[in-house]
Amino acid sequence: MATIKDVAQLAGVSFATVSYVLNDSMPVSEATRNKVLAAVTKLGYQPHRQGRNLQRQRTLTIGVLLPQANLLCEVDLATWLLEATNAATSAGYSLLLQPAESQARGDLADGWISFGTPLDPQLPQVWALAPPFDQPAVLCDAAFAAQRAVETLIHSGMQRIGLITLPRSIPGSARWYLGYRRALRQAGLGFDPGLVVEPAANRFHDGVAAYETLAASENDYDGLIVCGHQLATGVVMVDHAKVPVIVSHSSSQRGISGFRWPTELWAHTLVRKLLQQLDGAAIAHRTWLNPSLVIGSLGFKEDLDGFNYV
Amino acid sequence: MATIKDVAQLAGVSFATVSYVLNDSMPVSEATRNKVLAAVTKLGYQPHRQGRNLQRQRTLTIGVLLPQANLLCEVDLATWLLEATNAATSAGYSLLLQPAESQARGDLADGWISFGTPLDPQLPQVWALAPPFDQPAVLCDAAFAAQRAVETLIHSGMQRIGLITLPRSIPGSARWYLGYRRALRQAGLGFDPGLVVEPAANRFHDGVAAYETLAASENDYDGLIVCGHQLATGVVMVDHAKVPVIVSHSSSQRGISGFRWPTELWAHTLVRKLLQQLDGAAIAHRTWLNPSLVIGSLGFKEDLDGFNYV
DNA sequence: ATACTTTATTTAAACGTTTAAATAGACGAG
DNA sequence: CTCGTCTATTTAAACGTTTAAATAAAGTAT
Repeated sequence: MATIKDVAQLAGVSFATVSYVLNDSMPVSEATRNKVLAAVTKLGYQPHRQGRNLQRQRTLTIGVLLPQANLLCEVDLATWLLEATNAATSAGYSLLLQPAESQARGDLADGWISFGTPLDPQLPQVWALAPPFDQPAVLCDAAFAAQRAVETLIHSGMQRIGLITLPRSIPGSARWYLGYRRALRQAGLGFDPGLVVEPAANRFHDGVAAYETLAASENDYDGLIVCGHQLATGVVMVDHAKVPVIVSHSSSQRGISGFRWPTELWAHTLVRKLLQQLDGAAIAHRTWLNPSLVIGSLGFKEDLDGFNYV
Repeated sequence: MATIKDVAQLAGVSFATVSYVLNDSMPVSEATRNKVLAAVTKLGYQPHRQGRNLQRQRTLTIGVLLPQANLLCEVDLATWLLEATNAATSAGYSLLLQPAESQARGDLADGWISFGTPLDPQLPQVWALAPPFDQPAVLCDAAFAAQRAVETLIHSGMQRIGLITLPRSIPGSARWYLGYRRALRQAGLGFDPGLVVEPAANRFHDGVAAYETLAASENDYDGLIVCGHQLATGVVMVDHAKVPVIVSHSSSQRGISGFRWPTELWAHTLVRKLLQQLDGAAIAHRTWLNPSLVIGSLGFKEDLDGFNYV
């Protein structure tokens, strides 16, 4: 691999000059700049990160704290990581994966990001190395989605709204419940615990079972919210859209209303915010990204205007 | 952050001695060794990776080539990455994510891994930086699963076996088809294209549609193989187990036979193999990991012995 | 006791880069 | 023609390690 000295030798200048050209940290004459750049391209030179870091204190690396339990229940972690990698790469950075519980040196990376929605009280304990709260937090909250879903149903004339939640074993699941209750409270509607069902797990047939539990109870409902890909698939299968249904993911079933989660934007925003912070910019501590509700064609009255059909 | 010089000063020795103690690369007297170790623990010293690397040519980092299209169709990429991270961390390494298409310096990491099953002819083009073929490949092949599924059904007396494949847009999907045909050929059974259905996508209702296409055709079948989580869920829902069914993932539905994919073992094995190779060991170029077939309670005759019930 | 071997420790160079300080060169002003 | 100023370039130190070579200390054989 070509070093900066090779470039300097080929260009016939000292290697400090090469450094100045590449970082333009000092004025360099047009002639030598061209000589250097020619040598750089000829040798295919790329600076050696470890060497650079020794002096500059920049690893050009962003650390990702990876908890053993996946804290992302609404979006796909793999997609999130891929997009974060893309965002970092286009800024010249790389992503470094580290278990959240490990005791790695903090200066292994220039900054650390993490994901999930660190709003549930029991979540912080997951982070051992560095609490994500010190970092720029970009949040995408299911409570917002739940609230929006309830408000939409109310706006459409519903009064008794059922909720099939995520099982509480899933981190962050409580956000749905919180948003649901908050929306009811703000709308002045009472809370009926009989309208809320918590399935055993987030699987297809748990959704079916939860739905049947709700249907079999004496509690009448005129609208329904279902959390979780698998659960929603099961519910939608047996429900036949007798009442308006809003599910957590818009792709779950054609025609059903659901949310689109901004996975890519989330990852990109978080990486960008961190890089801005590293450059010394004072940034907002918390940025909220909202999932958008995609109104489907099934289960809603025709006159449902004022919403974002997609 | 404490450096090796701080440790040396506190222990009252030269910093070379500290290095010798920590790497035990030279004999050191018991007395000084203790002094040094005491200083190390007192200061909480951890060696600075970038500094070490400059000399040693070891970044203690394993690069992961991340293609834009997820090549893993059978296992969850997020789990795979988490387990690879765990394996690397326990060996003192970190994982560095890099887009497969990027032109990063090869010496950014000590070695590179990638995943997927690079056996489909159209796959290699995805890898720009370094073809995974130079690295220790740990493969977990869907063709094996398909073959095993067909063999199991044949062994159980079936003759005309249906296949609902993954849509060809999914990388690696062809492996199922290949295994299916190979098994038929080896068993001396003819291939009937009417028994194979390719859905439009890997979604719940595509599974239902594919099943109905197969059922509506004049082609009789006495066993069925279904690929893909979502597809299988849909198929199993409408099928009611009239014939023995084997799906790609054992967790899809209770009682249905399916495969358990060794995600964790896969990631750990790949990382371990790479580390062994870095240590100079000559290792097998390709290691095969096989998914295990979990025979369910539905759809098989009672006398199905000789198989691994789980 | 002297010379030689062995063992423990230190000195110093090296890795690839950045950057402060020194130097050389060109230009104007006196 | 000399001095000072400005600009372009080089020299050298520094970053945190490893490791080859040098040195010191101790032990063994003569």
